[in-house]
Amino acid sequence: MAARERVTIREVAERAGVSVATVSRVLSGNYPVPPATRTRVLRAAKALDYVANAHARALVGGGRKMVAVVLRQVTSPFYAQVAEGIEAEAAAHGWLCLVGATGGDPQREMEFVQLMREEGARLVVLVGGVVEDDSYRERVARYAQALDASGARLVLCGRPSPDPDIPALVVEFDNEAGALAITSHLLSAGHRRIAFLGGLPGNTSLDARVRGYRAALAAHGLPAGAAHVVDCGLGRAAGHRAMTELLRRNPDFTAVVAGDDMVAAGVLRAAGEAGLRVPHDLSVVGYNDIPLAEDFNPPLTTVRTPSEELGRAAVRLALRDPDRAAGIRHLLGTHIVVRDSVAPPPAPARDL
Amino acid sequence: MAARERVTIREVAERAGVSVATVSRVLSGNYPVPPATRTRVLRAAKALDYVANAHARALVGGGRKMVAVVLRQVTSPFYAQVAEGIEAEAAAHGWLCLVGATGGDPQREMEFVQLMREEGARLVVLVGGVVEDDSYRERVARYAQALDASGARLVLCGRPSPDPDIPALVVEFDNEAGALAITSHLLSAGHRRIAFLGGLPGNTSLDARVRGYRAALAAHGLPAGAAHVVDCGLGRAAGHRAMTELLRRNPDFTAVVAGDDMVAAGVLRAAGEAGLRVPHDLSVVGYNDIPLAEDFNPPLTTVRTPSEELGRAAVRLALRDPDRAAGIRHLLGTHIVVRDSVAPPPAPARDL
DNA sequence: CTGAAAGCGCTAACAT
DNA sequence: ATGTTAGCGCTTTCAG
Repeated sequence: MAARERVTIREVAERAGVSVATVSRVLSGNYPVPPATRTRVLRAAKALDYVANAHARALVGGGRKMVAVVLRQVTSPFYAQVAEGIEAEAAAHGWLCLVGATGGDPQREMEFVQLMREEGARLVVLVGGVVEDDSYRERVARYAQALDASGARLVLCGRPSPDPDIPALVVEFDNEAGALAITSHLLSAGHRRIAFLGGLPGNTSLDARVRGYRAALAAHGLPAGAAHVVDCGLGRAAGHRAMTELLRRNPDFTAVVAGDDMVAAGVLRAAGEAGLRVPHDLSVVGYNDIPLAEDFNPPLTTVRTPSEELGRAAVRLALRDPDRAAGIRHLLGTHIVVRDSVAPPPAPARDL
Repeated sequence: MAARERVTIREVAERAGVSVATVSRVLSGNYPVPPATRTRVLRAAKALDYVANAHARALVGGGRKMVAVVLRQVTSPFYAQVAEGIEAEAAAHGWLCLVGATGGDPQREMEFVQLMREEGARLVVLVGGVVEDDSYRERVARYAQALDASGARLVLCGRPSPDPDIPALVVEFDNEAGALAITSHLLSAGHRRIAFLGGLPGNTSLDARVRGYRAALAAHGLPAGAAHVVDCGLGRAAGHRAMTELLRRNPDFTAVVAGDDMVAAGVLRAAGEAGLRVPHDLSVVGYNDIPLAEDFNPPLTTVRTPSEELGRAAVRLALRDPDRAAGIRHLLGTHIVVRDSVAPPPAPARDL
């Protein structure tokens, strides 16, 4: 039908035969009102199907409890889990949660943050690793400062702060340790020719994983030249393409560390297409332990990152003590989960 | 540090040496202002890092362009894809998108819809199938009527309207046709003893799939008794449990139709644990074609439901002609995608 | 115990 | 071309 006007507090007041002040008082419930009037007001409100105007409320009340989540895309299982954690924790505290997807475009990210400032979000959570260039550093510094100026908090979730002095809360995984552990797992199985697929130079999460990978190699006494990093970026398609390519020009690897589980999915597929059996002919490990990782063929050995907890921790810490949350850095541990995608290399390692 | 006050339009006006009206005019850009003043105002706004207060704007401007999405959980690949479609289409129209997860709890759903009314969402999209009981019917009728009363639209995305007269736009898949097609695919391969895992009596989407499954059986001349539906609900764990159980007490099925791909994942796993090779010993099909379905072991033959398009269509149709959108029903087609999880049954079907 | 009235920050007439 | 002003719907002193 035609957009009838919304019922206002005044109409409720009229119907109940009281003033708007009284209605406001019973609805807010923060002021003693005699049961008789109370009931009358409540009945009138229900009869009219009155809903308060959140904007008017926010205007006078100084903003409302809202956390804004900014991520690359909702369909990535990892991001979705983080978002779910944020949402759950926010809901548990009675906060509203606004989710925005940027598709990885800094421009859209900026617009969204701006929008959130307009909306009066009191918590803005930026999720996921990013390419940390000068533009990024400047952007985040500006967000943090702007948000801070209006009493809001910036939370960096799974990405580092470009500068420890910036008023932002950082909640991260120890990516370097995770990659080190999973690479060591491969080394312990006897592998020596191990490739890393899914680098993305400048991306903080991936750079850390590459560092962990190199560190593991070094710790096992391998020369720096033993490392082979393919910077194909993330995603199933990228992993598939890169693996196909790698197999064509450099087939003598016995194991690959994928930048994340989606890359691993692509790698597994490419290996299968090339007639390689995993783990018999080739070992593959992933990163993140997404819900379907155990349904891969074969079930994937990977690094479990408590993604939902990452989200929960982000808002829990930010809400716990808003004023002290600025500048602190919280690191979440990870551990590897062993399934069936790793076996000793086909030929015994020569240097054992 | 301490929550300084937000910069208001008045401060910008003062700094620029003009009135608030002038500032409002240049910022809204809907009124001619001489370049000189314009520049002065813009400069002042930038210097002060001014951001408009969306609440004040909404209050006077009569709400803002916002679509609210209500779904069970973000981590379900199917829901995530629908949400992504909604988000993308909304963004393309310059609308904001608020996502809320209910965890399947009608109570939370109701609260969220209420919240969205307060926030002034002009479009509320309810995503995903539901158990359609009396309580549901009444709830939806109330949502639709309440939303309609305040000039907002209700969109049912992937769930039916309990009553065609309700002012809601419905965008759905033809679940019956999809299930019929995939079951027929199994029948054509020679299967006769086919189980359906993942029924959820009352759930509209699943009920439709079960109907399609039965219809296919009937169309191939099988008696009604040939149907075997296990009402285990959705999810990987449910599928795994139900399949394990089925295998134990009734192992003579040669194929299973899973309620969705996640159930199929569980079925595949249970089959593997029981030493069955898919598709050699058992054929399995899924529903939805989630992104990782082709990475299952083996790659899953399933029904492709254009989930993202479902979301896009929902907001596109609702936005196209808001007043005519009420009461219309839009059906999206599906098609099966053949991969490697189906083969002829191990022993030749006796009745061929 | 309850009502009147003063804004919250902004836009849109209406003046000048 | 720009300023003045009256609200938008609500909460919250401040009176009565």
